[in-house]
Amino acid sequence: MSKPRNSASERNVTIKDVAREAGVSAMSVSNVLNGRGRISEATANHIREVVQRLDYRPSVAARRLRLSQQWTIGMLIVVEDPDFLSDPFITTQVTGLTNYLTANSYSLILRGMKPSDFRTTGLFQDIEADGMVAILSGEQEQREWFIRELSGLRVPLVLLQEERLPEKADCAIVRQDDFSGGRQVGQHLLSTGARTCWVLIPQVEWAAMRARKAGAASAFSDAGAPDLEIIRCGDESFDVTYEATLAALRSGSAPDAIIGGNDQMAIAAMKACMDFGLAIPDQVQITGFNAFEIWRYVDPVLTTVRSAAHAIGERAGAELIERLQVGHFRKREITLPVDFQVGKSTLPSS
Amino acid sequence: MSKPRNSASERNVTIKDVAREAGVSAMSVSNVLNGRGRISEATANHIREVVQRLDYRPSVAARRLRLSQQWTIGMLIVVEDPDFLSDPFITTQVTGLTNYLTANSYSLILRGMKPSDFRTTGLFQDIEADGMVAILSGEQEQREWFIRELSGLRVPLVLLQEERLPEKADCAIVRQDDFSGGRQVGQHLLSTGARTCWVLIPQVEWAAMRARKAGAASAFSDAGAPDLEIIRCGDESFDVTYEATLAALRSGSAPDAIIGGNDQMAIAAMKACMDFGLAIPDQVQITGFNAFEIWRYVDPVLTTVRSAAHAIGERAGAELIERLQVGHFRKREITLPVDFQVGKSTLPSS
DNA sequence: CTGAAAGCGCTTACAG
DNA sequence: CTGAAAGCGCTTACAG
Repeated sequence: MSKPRNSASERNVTIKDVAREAGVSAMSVSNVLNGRGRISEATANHIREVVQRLDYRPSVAARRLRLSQQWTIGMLIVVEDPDFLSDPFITTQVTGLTNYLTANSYSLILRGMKPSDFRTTGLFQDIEADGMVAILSGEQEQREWFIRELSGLRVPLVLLQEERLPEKADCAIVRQDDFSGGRQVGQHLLSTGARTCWVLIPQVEWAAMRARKAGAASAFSDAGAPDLEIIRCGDESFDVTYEATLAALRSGSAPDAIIGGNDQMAIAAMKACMDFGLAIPDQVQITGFNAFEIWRYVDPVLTTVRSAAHAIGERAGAELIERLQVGHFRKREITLPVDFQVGKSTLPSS
Repeated sequence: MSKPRNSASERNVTIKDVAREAGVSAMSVSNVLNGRGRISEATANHIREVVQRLDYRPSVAARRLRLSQQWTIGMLIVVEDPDFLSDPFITTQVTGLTNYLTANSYSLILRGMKPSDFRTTGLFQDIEADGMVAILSGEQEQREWFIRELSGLRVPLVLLQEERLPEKADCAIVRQDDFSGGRQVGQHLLSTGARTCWVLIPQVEWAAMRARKAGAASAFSDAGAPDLEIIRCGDESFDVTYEATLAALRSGSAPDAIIGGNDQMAIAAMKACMDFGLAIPDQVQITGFNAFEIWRYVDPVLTTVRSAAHAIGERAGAELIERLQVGHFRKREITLPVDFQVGKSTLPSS
């Protein structure tokens, strides 16, 4: 037999060592540790004492193999930026999920990839999680590839902020009501007297961005106001958005309002307007989306929509664990509410 | 025997199934999959074909148990905020680590805790990682408790941004040169003519904050300038820092410059100054620390220090994996350089 | 209340 | 070049 290439120099103490030392069988130790089976209080105490004395730590690997359960959820984040946790919307979802899982004795395995990594074969060969949660982005084709690969793992899958439920049966979506958020933004701007309005959207559309835009557009359309004008930004980074806004300002007349696809884009646009000599909110009103810390680092404080990111992560964890216990997803599409917040970057409602 | 309570309805296909189907033994399959042993090309191809056809996925749990290696690194983040990924300095370190691990076929298990969770027993009972990386915060006593608990896992440990190497032998530190960064900030401010200067530091000091302050102080002391005045902020949040700065401005005369413990604190201070009617940088100069995205959302753009957060995470992963291979840490303390960046929130050097 | 046996799915020597 | 055996460290029935 092989010598285990364990990192520790001494062999680890196993359940058998404890059993031998305590003068009982291994399963008595197991029973005591897991609170299963009937064990006399005296024996149990003795075993516990030996466990402490030997500083016995159960091997999760063995337990997992035996029970064919991993108590582990995998989280995949697919974004273009190699610094895949730079967006607070994403990190907040991750935190929500991790906190929920930890509280329920599950571990989280974290992994980041780029949309352009799609078609890289054998990316998810091994099964090491009982379920997966994924935040996808990129083109439809790429997202579908990732969903197919994830399905190949044959574990339940929860998609975050995804628009359409895929064919795959063992899958659920948790998202927030971006449409309603966008609609409230639109209604608010209309109430301040705004008529002409730009929407800043990154080139590669997220479903969320599309929903926000659609919500705002529906408000404008209902009010008989002019159509929203879409300003495409190469991506959602500060620099790119700033330049796109400036270019748009130079090539035409400034709108009454600019709706940023998220806070970051709104802030870039705000800076572009200011640098162009326009006063916020008197000449141009600006709104963001998400309401993370940065939204108030700017002056004037941004009118924005408080997102449900933490709740999305928590809920994904809850649904996944329930699915693992019950055998099927109770609900396959879950939409969480958002909360519109008025700041100083828009005029008061008249 | 027990029926495995596998989530999938059908039993998973194992290496034995592949072997049977291919008419070979299990170890031939294993050899082909792991590129070990001598196998005729014909047999190998046949086996690969069967693997594909049956869509065989190796069980990591079995592999881990057999090899007593997990190919997994645990990452523990101890911060007061339950949203433990809200600080970009932390997320960037996490991304750096994750990216490095993924590229080297390791998984990352992520977990967040509060410093006040210390003394909660049995927090790290199980061993599920080959090594640990930790970002600690809180009082010395609490940090020591966490280090002790982590040591109990008997796996190598890398501490990020920690000041002092603990007793524990199998442990290394990766940090950045905050002292030098602080010193450069101090020298720059002196070169602009600043004399009186505040430093904003949160109540619970991080080692990094202390080092930054010490660096700046050394520059001032070398130049024979007045001592830096410490402004204690309850924590490093925007609101608290804003209020602390405002209170300090109200109760005395404004300084020539304010050194923020990080960008966020600097921005809060900047806003407090502006709201107090002070012009930046003409009346008060302001500097931050870290140079993450937010640093340029503000107007004027912040003078700050570009931190090595991503490199810290990567390096932690590299040192840990090497430690796992070699059997000991090659270097127990690693300090990465930082990069001073002049913005518009300070005056030009004279 | 307690224990001997079997087996989760792999891989490492060791024989052929 | 290929295979039968042993064992990683647990836990679940099943007997006593």
